[in-house]
Amino acid sequence: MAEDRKLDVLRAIVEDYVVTREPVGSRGLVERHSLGVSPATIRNDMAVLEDEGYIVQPHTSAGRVPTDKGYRLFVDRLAEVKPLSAPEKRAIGQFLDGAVDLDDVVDRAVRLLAQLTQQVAVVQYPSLRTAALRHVELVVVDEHRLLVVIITDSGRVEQRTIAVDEALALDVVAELRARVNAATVGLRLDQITVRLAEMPEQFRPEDQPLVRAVTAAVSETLDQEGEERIVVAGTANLARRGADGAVMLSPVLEALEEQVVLLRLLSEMAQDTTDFAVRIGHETQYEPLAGVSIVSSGYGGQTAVARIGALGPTRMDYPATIASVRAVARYLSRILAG
Amino acid sequence: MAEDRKLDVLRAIVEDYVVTREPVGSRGLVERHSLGVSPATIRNDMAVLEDEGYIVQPHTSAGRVPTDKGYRLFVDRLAEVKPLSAPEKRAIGQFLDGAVDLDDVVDRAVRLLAQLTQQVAVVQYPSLRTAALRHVELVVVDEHRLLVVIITDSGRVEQRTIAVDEALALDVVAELRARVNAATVGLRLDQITVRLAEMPEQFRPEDQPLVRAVTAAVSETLDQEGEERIVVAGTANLARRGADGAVMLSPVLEALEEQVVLLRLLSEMAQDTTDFAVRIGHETQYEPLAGVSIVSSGYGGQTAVARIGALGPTRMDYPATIASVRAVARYLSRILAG
DNA sequence: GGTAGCACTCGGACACCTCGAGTGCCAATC
DNA sequence: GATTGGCACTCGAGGTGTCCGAGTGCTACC
Repeated sequence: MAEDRKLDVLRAIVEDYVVTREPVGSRGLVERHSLGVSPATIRNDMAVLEDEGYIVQPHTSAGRVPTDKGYRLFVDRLAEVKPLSAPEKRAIGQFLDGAVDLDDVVDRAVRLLAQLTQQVAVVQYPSLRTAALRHVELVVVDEHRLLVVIITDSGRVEQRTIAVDEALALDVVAELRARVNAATVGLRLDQITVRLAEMPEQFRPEDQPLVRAVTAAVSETLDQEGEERIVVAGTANLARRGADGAVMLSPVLEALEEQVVLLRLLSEMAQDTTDFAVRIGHETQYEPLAGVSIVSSGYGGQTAVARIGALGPTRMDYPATIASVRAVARYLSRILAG
Repeated sequence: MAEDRKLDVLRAIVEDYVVTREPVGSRGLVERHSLGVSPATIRNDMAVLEDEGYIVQPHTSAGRVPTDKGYRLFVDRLAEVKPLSAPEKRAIGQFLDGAVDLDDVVDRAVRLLAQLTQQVAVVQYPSLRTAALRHVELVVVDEHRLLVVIITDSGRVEQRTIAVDEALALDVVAELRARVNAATVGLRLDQITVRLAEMPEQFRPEDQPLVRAVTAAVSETLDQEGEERIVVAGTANLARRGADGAVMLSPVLEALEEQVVLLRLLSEMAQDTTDFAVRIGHETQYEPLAGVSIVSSGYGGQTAVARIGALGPTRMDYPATIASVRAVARYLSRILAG
């Protein structure tokens, strides 16, 4: 048995099934692909592939459908990434260049990816943990409220209002602002909490409650926002795929709102050393996502501070999706660096 | 013919249909409601209601189903708003009180409403137009980039990075910061653009490009962000409603991503003078939303700067939905005022 | 190892039937 | 005049039987 041909057959099955969404049989296969052998031979190969767990029959005497394992082999060894066309690349660049700030870039990127792949796009915000602090601003809102604004060198801005019992003294606030900035600017965010903890002692006892409130607010904000956030676009694409609705979409929609699940998944995928990662069906380790696959890629510099990805039915066009995800991630990195 | 009874019949039909999701017939109606007449009488009444366009038969010899017009009459004249239970009210208060800033309040409110109503919740961000400016902060990011942070008295913070050709001089930036704040703080945002336009002349010619860039950025940000934004939660609830899927949900999901449509709709609903507004099916004037209704209520002070609402199939439980929407809107107003 | 032929299986489509829910109408009754 | 009971009629849902085609697995053969 020609081992090579067996893989060719698997590739042909995946490619056909992705297009037709119907179980593919031996005759159709030889008609649409130049495999150079007869249907009967294909049938033997398919029997072997089924024994090995790469394909299954939905029912006796139907065609074959790839399993998660089959898709996995396909993306690992059989798929060739289709490069995007020049116009596509140009469109990506132009669309992302129009952005005005970090939020806008991320927002545009995720919409763009949803559009390109016709699937659900997800993007994880750049992590605060690895960013450095650029500036902390304290703004007196009224006598008893102080607004803390935290600006990182990745261009991200976080805010938090704190309430204090004592009336705010402008000179104390000014001193506090100066000291907080002196003590923390330029440090990585995860180093800052320690510095802030020592700060109250440097102030007069009567001002310490305020100082503690502010440093606590900064620390908490960093801790809390350090836990990443996700933005999703293109959920309508999930439902669009005709009435076939093979994928139960209510659980998937719930998973998309449950950011925790996706965050875990994306951070797991960050372990992969290659420049993109794929999780297929049950590989997500999360039952409601059994019917979907996720392709993601890191972006944001050498250390890849966050990920962007596309999510769709396991029967997706992997080569095209991978190409789009990688392309958008690269443009994103370039823009954030520039 | 007793006019009152006819309305009772309509109310009974709506109530039953909302629960069973099946066309309701004359016999079941008299069984489940104490109408005091026989099915034959009900049939006569139903024939009249059908002539008048309040109900229809999906096909001959099936029960009746309310039309949009029928639901409209129901909410206008027949529905009594069910007050929420005390524990429900308490839960709302507790959940919203935990919020740390404006974003967080809005985010929690919309999730809460989705949870309460088991429908899709939408919330419109408080408008910048009617807010007053609290503070503008300029932060030098590096030699050629300046970050502009705009803080309103509603607690909202907007940011924007601008790039300049000339290297930034710290003293010029400081002066600019002082002047911009002096000229604009306390004004309503829509009055600010005029003031900013006069500003460049007050600086030395060589600094004017920078000044212009900054004032332009502020103006643009206000203009752009003045166009409201919408946050959605609970999309999974759309799909959850069993496999009946009477509502085509792909178009609805698209409409939810097309914020423009919802923004228009919400601002139209703001015209209503009552403290909540309802749009039923085709009343939305937007074909893809033909199968859904929206209940919304203003929040954020006497002038009701924005709206929050719930969206679900036209066959929704209007009294319960209205109660939840109003309750959440009220708590939201209270918290934003406090 | 590859191929051809053949019997077998199964799901989908179609036609047909029955059953029950619900209506509309009419004559009888309050 | 409003209400009611009775009755014929309609229609969809669901079950059954049949047919057809697609696809397989097996075996004998090259």
